[in-house]
Amino acid sequence: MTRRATIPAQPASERSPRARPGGGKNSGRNDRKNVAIDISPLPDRIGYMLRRAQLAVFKNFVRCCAEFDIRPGQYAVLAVIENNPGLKQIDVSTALGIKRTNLVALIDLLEQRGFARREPVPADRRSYALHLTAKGKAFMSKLHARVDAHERQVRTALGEDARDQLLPMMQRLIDTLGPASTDDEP
Amino acid sequence: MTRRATIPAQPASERSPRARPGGGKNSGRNDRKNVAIDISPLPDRIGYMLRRAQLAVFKNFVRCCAEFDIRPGQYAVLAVIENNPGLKQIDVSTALGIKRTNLVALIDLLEQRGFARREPVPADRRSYALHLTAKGKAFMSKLHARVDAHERQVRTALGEDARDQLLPMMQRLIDTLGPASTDDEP
DNA sequence: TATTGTTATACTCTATAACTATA
DNA sequence: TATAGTTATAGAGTATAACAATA
Repeated sequence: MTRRATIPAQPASERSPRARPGGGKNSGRNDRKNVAIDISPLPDRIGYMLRRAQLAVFKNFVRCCAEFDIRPGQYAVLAVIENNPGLKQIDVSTALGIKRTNLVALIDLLEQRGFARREPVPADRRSYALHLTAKGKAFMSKLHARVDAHERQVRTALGEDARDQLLPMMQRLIDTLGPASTDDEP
Repeated sequence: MTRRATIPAQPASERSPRARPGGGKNSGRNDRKNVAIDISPLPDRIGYMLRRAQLAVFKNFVRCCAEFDIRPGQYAVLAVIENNPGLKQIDVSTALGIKRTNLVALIDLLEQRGFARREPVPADRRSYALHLTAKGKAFMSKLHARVDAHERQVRTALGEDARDQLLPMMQRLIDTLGPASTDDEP
């Protein structure tokens, strides 16, 4: 089955018009414009569709939070610090699957913007205790509302019944295929 | 509800031991090691879980196709050329949501590896007709088998009933939230 | 004037190696 | 010896602006 009708993940503007059988030898002539491209196996690949969907959702996130100038990853780090005041960078690293080496600049940024701070830990002078500043807490309380709005848009797009099924499915993929490499094991 | 038991997307090694209520003031002391981190809202965010799952699936793809030294994006481009011999770069661009400007180096690479070639189009001397070489076709026939194996692993991880539901859900997200910006519209 | 491919550039995310200071 | 944070660096992926050749 060569897949044309079922229509793949490409701009709606490209898909709307009509599909055109690309069977044997439609090679050379694309003059009439708006040719339907056959991306056959891709719309049946979990990874491909997952990727396209994730990009669409992230784009929606950034658009919704534009006035806060925040990226999904930054929001995740802030949320983890908010829920676990005093935790170490390595904890954030393992919790979110971000390498500790890549977390440094991220925390730097949040510190520069005045949202988080690194506090010395007397018991272990190698590490820092991460906390939100008052400004950071205020920022998050406003941001959460926006992210919730974004989330509602996504869930609306998904449809009622699908919502409760998607998250467990994702969790199964993560658990089974091996979670993100936090650090260690090359 | 603060979410602890439901257990989020983090390395299984971190999750297995036991969850620890992080309610009021568990701030300073993380000495006992292996502390459960509360990433509260994140496992309920579609975008976050989508991202973690997509990374896991892509990682599995790369692992499965290690001997071919191929990335998901490269495979996608090769597949589109294979199914639409003679198409232009701009067609690949719109079909896969890759900016035409970023596609250049990608095609360059596939050409350097001898898998694809750019043929001049007499009718439109601005564009090239993309084709797989004989080597590229042979490569793809072997690669498809490997990607199919990867796909089976992913679908096994997902579980029987979930498989048929996931793809339509992804398609709905892509369609509704706006597809990937191919080019144009800033 | 618009389209196709291209270059240059930049920013984000991810990845590895190696260093430091502590433990 | 191992751990926490850091630096430097490199590679993908994505983004914009501007240009040449052609339509």
